[in-house]
Amino acid sequence: MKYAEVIIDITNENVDKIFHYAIPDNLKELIFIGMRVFVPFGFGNHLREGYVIGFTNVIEIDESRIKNIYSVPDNYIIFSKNMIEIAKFMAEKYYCSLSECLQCIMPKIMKDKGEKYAIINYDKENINEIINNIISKNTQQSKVLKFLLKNDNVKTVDIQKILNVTSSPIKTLEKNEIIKIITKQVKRNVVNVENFKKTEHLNLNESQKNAFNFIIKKIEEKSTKPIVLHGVTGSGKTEVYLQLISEVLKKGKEAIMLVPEISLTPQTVERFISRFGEKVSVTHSKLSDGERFDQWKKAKDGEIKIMVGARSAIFTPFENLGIIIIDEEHESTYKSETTPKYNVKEIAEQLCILSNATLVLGSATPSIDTYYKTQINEYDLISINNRVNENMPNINIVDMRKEIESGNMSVFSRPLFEAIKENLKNNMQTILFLNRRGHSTFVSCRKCGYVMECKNCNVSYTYHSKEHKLVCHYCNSVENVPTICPNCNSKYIKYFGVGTQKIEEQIEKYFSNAKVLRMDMDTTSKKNSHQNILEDFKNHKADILIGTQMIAKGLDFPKVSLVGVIAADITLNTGDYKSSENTFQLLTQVAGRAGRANIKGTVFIQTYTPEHYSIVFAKNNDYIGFYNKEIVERKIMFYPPFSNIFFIMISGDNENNVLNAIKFLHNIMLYYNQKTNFYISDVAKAYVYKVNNQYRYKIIIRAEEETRLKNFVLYCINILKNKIDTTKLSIILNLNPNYIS
DNA sequence: AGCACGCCGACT
DNA sequence: GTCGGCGTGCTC
Repeated sequence: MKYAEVIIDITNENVDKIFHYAIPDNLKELIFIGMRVFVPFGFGNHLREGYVIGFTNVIEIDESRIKNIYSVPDNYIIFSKNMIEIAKFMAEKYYCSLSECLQCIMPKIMKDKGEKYAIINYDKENINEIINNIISKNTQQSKVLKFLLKNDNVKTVDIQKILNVTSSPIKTLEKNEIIKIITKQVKRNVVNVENFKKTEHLNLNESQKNAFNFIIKKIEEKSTKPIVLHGVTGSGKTEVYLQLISEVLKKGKEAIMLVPEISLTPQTVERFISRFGEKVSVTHSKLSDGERFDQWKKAKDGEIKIMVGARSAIFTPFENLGIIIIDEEHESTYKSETTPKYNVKEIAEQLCILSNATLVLGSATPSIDTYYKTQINEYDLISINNRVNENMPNINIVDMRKEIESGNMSVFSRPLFEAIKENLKNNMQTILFLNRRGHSTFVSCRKCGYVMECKNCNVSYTYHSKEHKLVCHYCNSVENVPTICPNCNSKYIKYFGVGTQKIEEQIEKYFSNAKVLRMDMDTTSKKNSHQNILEDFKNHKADILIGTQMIAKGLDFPKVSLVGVIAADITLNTGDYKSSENTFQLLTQVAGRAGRANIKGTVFIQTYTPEHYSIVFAKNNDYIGFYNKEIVERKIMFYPPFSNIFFIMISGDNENNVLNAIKFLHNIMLYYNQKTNFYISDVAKAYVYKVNNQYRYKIIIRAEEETRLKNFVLYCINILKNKIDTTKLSIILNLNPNYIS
């Protein structure tokens, strides 16, 4: 073959295509599909990085325009043929460039090009002279210089965004040596991997054995269907995974084990390392890029056989993959919310087809979409219905309306309060769950009703008592708590709504002898703090653990006999079509933290809507009942799995421009929809319609057929881009997003 | 992304 | 007219 097909490492839709390069004789033996190359590109023939995704003899352009590949930097292949296929699959399915997908697949350290910063090349006294004399007064360049005088340490891309200029004035300033452009490498941190002692297989009980045999049989039959392992909380799914992987290894194949990032606790990691020792590698967010690369290379060189990790571990370069297991498959973190906005379950399914591997999706509460596929025979299903300790927790619903009627205004209902007291007396541990951090959800004036709101975002400030500050949970801006109302000058400032800090305060007030730990985004920002809190709780250094989402899943504390859900309604009232599903999953998962060893677990769910089916089915531990009810709702409302949802959001700093653009797009869509009959929503404000001074509007489209829907949307957006200037707007497209509110 | 080209306003 | 800033379009 005469020419290499090269994807250039530039993220821009204009260069999102194959470029052909001739292969000089001295590189012929060194170059393979999937390798990196350096190639001359553009007028200046500057060397750019590129990726060889194929070879060909046929080109459509004149041969005189073809340039030679300059060099081959690595002596190994980065993208296997399967991974190139996966990249193409992603680019097509999630409508992004092939280079973005390839960069997503390869180890981060290889794509880290650093970030560019602009600094002024003169001392500050002279710079005003330059602005006044050398550069005429109101040019873009003077705008940039004046900005740089006030702000240093700003990325060039951010300067462009903030000042609304192109790269042109910055380039000219650099050319004339008035400013310097420097590149800063993103810093890396290093964490040590601990040593663990070796463990052997545990004996599987009947139900576990049954599930294990079912899956092994499917593997031996070379079944191509994904298998759903539906096992109640505490049913011992992890041990089944471990033994499945062990079987796959015996056949000389490799395994990928995906878990939610939050589950990558020492608890889980320990189980894998102690069972498989050197053969396993674990990636988590605390590893440095260099360490990740080492793990990647070990997998490539066959030194490890198992990769345990979050979403991105799917891209581990195994040559002979046998099984992919996705634990807690209902978790929203398996869908990426940054470009490429991929759903790792879809990629895993594709990768299994390409490599003849088996996909296992495990959960106590499978997502409605996944379970539906077992019902229409697209997936196989095997269930484990009993706990290892044969002991499901006893779940009670507490009607908070009745508590208020009888004069109890506290955040704790009387039954939960009594249970906490009793549990403390018995020296057992308690988990209190509230899906909201901070102290109070809003701060308001009692006289005029004014609510303290973030100046950059359309949300009320959350009061944080530890710091005694108002914090915006969207842009993280912080402000002092006013002592008088900014609107009417009254001094009756009150705090409303309950967060985890308030619960902590109340516990300290009523149970002063109890030792309390709080785990939420505010207490886990420091390195290892997450791990330390869980470790301390496990070692019974505290009696009560208060926390958000992050304490709901996968944790295994034998001495926890009581779980309290402070407000089940929070996830129920999000206005999203998945809110019932999310509530059911969360309640089931959090309840599953109680009574995992040989003690009876008790759960109290506090709610203002005790009759809601997601709460009632969670109480009865009835997944099938919930599924049967929810699937009917989805069908009636034409939501997934019966439709695909396309989420379109346009944002920008000028609200009028945003509105004009999205209304224009909406009209284009309505016009062309006369033929297609998709469900197109009205233009609406996003749930939080102003974030960081960016105004955000959305359109939601639903249709049965994904490809037709996608083509329709891309077609309409193309028309929009041809009709009006969208360069200052950001258009975000998301297929089947986690949230549509 | 980064270079050349060509448009357009400011000033000899 | 000419110079230079700045947006636009193309790159195997």
